[in-house]
Amino acid sequence: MSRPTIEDVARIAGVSIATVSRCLHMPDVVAVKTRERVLSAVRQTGYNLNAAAQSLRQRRSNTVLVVVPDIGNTFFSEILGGIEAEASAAGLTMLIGDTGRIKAREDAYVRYLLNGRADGALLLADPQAAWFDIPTRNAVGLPPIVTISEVGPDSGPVTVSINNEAAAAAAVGHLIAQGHRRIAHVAGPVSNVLTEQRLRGYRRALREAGLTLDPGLEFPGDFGLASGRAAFERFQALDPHPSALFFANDEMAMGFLASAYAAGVRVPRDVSVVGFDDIHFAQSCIPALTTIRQPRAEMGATAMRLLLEIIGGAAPASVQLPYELVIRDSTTRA
Amino acid sequence: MSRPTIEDVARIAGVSIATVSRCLHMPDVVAVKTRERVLSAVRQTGYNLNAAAQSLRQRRSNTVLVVVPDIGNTFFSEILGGIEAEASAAGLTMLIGDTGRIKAREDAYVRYLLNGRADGALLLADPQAAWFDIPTRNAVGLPPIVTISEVGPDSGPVTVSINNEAAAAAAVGHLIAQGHRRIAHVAGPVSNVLTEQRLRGYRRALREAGLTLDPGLEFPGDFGLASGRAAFERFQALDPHPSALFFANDEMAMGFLASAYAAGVRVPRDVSVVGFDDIHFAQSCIPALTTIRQPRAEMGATAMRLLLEIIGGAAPASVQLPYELVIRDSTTRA
DNA sequence: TTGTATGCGTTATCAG
DNA sequence: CTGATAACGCATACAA
Repeated sequence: MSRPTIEDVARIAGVSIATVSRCLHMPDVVAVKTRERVLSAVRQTGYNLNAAAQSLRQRRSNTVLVVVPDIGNTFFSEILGGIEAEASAAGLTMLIGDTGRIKAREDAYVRYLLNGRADGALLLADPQAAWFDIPTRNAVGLPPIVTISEVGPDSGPVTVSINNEAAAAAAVGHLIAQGHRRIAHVAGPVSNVLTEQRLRGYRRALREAGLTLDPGLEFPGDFGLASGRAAFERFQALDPHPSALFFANDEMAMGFLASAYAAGVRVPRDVSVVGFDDIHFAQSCIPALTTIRQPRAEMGATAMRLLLEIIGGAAPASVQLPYELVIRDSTTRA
Repeated sequence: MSRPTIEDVARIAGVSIATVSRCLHMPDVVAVKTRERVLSAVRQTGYNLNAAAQSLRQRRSNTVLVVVPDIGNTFFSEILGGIEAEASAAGLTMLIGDTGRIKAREDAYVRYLLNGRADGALLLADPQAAWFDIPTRNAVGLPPIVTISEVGPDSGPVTVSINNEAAAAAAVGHLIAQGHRRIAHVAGPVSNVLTEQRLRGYRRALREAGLTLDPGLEFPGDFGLASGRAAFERFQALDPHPSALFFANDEMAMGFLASAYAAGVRVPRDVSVVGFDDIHFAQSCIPALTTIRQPRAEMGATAMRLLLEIIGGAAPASVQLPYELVIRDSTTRA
């Protein structure tokens, strides 16, 4: 025995397959008695629509593919929530693909989309060229793509993001306003577009305050806890210490906090710390972390709406949403 | 213009569609010159396989559906990593569905599976009845399911987990060994199977040590940061205070640590804390958290392997993997 | 080595 | 209101 098909149902109900299909999709168009017979046959057989056949026929999958670079990064979950809300409202199923920032895996999802298994894709990472490759996308009618959050010059025509440079400048501006003059920056991974944007904001804020840029105060990082810990070592090695650090994300700031605490360096008494992203745990850091909040749920929802518009034939413009400086306990006057 | 089909390629290459198909799937069976012509036509047209047509024909989707209850919970990411490794090795694409523990969303993924869009499913949460419903699954040949981590009596025939009760007992046993006699437990959400299992382990450890069970030391919780903070309030209200707390997960423990720190209660000087899960941030808590580590990547990999076995026609048994008590700085002698 | 022809399970068109 | 039937795009058994 294999899966029951629409034909099995039709036979048992004593109707044509067309009627069965109608019962499932336009129930009010079929006679009540017929409908009852059909639905009963459906239950009896345990019938389920074959999605492959349906998409083949309808030329769409009612699925949206969401590609994340690292599912372990809690930053993404709220974005996914925003996407889900809009997607399910539109009758689409949201499926998440995790690339782990590995090229082969990203390629697999590119293929997934190209094969028509999704009607469109939302990318939560700076996309590789493959997503927009001329050779693969020269055929028209390919599924549309919207890029969220990690938006750079190669992110395609439609994007949703915040102004990372301005946000970083605001974060550093806050430190400057608190009286800090010697402010370090812990950057993200070199290849990431956000790294560059946030670094630019850091530099701009210093420049605008008339402070000199010191390359020795720009620490490398990779968005991971460990690089926050490493930043603490560099911090300690500097003489005089910076009085504040601006981290390109919260996780690194948390690593720094842990190392600082262990070493008896108190935040914000001895040094002020600002993160970026306002991840879930930022509020429960010790001390609670001052950071930049991105409207993540709204970013996801907006991107999903844009995607639906494109699918519907429109050509919407990219969107930039407002960020917010969230001041907590990790910063104070120098 | 719409997507090119195999027929377009065939026409341009001057061969039949069968040959095109063979070029794509069994390249060595077709003449070199022919193959070159075909592949060139593929490039020229930007042709991509239509997955719907392919799965309709082959009666499988080469996709595995992974259902998580809450993508924001970092606990799951490592499991996903383990799954991905095995899945891609087997030529399957892993797709993640996030239910947010919302019934309607879970149902959507049940349907997804039933519709044949995935060849099998891995559930990272105690599954609702719908996954194993007799009416929907009485038809044979439906895609198999393996449940991971949150395993209870209704988790289906094949599961991968640790012995949560024993692990909880080990965690509490550690506290007892350190000399603690007044140990509180902060439980998970009431409906969760893990809550019950870990609570049982807590009670068993106390009983076996000859300590009396005090219902007043069993605090409610929901796995969230906030309930960890609430636990701190209860802790403070108790006289005498417990000298240690065992939390049903790390996130609640982190909430407690934050509140305790803010209130000037020092861990482990004033109170010892044990979590459960060893999430990413557990190592960077202040202080670093003693907890139970589950072999998450291996759990994922094992589950994926079991699923493949079932798909291959085997009937493997459930697996229980070893856990590990990770002792860090949040516990010390009473 | 290549081509022909059939069917996978639906939906939608068109008659009745 | 219902039924017959033609695609949808591909893989494969069978012929050549």
